Amino acid sequence: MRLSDSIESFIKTLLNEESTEVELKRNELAEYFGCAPSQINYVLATRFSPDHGYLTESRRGGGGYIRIVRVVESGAQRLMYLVNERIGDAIGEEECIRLISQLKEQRIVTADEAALMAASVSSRALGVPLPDNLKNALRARIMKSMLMTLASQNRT
Amino acid sequence: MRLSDSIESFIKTLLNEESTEVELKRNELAEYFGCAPSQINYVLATRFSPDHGYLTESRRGGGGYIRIVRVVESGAQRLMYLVNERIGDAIGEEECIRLISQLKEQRIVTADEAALMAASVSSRALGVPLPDNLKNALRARIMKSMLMTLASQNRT
DNA sequence: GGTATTCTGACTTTCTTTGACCTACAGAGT
DNA sequence: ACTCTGTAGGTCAAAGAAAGTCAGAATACC
Repeated sequence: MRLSDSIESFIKTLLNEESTEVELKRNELAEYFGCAPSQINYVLATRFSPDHGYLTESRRGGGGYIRIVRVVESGAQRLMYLVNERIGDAIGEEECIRLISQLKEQRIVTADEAALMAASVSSRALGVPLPDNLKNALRARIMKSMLMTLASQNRT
Repeated sequence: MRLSDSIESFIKTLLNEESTEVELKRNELAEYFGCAPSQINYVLATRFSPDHGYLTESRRGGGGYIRIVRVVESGAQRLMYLVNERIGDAIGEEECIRLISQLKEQRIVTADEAALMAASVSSRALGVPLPDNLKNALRARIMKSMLMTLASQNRT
């Protein structure tokens, strides 16, 4: 198990119990996990980004803290945000996969649906001889088409 | 006995015992067999490809892994038939839609999933400037990729 | 001997972890 | 008010960890 994963699930436990918001001390947390404090920032950046549905704020100096807030947003809102702002004219496979697994984590799509979506934008699926930029443009269109379809079904 | 064959049967043993899924470390496996790590990729490519009925995913970096999933034939015969016989190298949008709605009628996929699939092969999704024959080739690949994924989740 | 398959090694890409240095805030002392 | 100092979080680059790619060497199979 990766350190980052442990820290991630630790924080998520806190968020489940104490509801949508936690406040913590970077140094204490780092000490607890026996790692460099900047490791915490890495976890925040890679697992608690806005894409993942979280906002963070912090304060330095004496009595400093880090606050993590889980954003509550309707599924449809999230989907339309992805369509209109997040995904542009082109997107790579890895990023697609990340967005899809975030949707799964946020329970906007089921695991099965996520797998389907991932399958349709995989390099395996798009493995025809085409330049990368065209593949990425195609991916963007396929993603948006699927996301809009999801949004039109009533998802909370 | 060739090395690749040994590695292949080793992995298949794991898949038999631990059911349909194994996770392994490329470097460890290579060490165990005393070969170059890239040999593992060769085995995966030649013996555990989608054509052979397997799906693989992996992650790089610290704590990386390779996961191999055996697609179970039982609940998935219909799907594998579509993958192997029915859909060729190319398929049009209308025919895709027809297949998808059949799957829905047969309750192999839910309505939501069907909509998702249809969205991914729609002309809206594939609306980049490409010759029709290429679009149809793409459709075939996307469909197969999704169908295999469905087959890998054991559905009744 | 020629072709197809297998195997390796050098190089690349991705993800994680750490450490050195930077910046912001609070409170004490002047 | 103003500065000084300690506390605490931020940044970034570099090192480390692990998998991917691909060309070419080695081997196996007619």
